[in-house]
Amino acid sequence: MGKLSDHAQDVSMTCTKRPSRQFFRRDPVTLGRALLGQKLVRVIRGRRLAGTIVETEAYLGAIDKAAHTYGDRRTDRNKSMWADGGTAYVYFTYGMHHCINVVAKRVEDPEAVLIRALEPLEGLAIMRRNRRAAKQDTDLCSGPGKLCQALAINHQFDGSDLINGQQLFIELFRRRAYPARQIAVSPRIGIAYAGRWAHKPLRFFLTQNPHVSKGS
DNA sequence: CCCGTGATTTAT
DNA sequence: TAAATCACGGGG
Repeated sequence: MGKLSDHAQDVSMTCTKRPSRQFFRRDPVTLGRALLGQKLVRVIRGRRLAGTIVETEAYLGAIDKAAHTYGDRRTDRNKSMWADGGTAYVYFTYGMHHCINVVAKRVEDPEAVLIRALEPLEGLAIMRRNRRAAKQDTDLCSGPGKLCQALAINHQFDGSDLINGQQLFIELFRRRAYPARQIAVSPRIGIAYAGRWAHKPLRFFLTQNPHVSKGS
């Protein structure tokens, strides 16, 4: 009998169901907390690559200076942010990295949650092959660009549905959200340009989880 | 600390 | 059309 996962002290707490649309149609702060402990799953040639979400950030739409949707700027890159809750917004940045967001709220409400880190659970051998630079398993998915490289997530998934997707989707792994006392909160990473928005407590992560990014 | 790398955005 | 920027990661 192996050691029990940090995310599931008890198997009766776990499940493998697709979330409902309503799960995603919440504000990005609530969704950012609710996504912690849930699974992001990528299927490649019948093999599952998956990890539990351990770090997220909320982006608050047109008013949020750190968001790509600040000032309601709607462009070809960010248009999936206006889709329904549960849609993926995948973008390419710094000439080499992809990042994935989970759209929150409803159609025409451009709010989202950035997935910043996973604890790898399934398909680690393939993740290690996808992430040659990783020296240890805590380097596989401990950052938004790293996890997209590990799971081979790219622009083809921009605008895709994370509820009914076949190659990329979210599975409810925890039946209940983590209690607030197990979630640490901090300012978001990499948005120093955003004035007062740079200081807001919109980053959420599992306390003491070694797979969280080293950003802070 | 610095730099790669290229799409996107902003300035001229 | 040109320049600057970037929700990052890797290597000193």
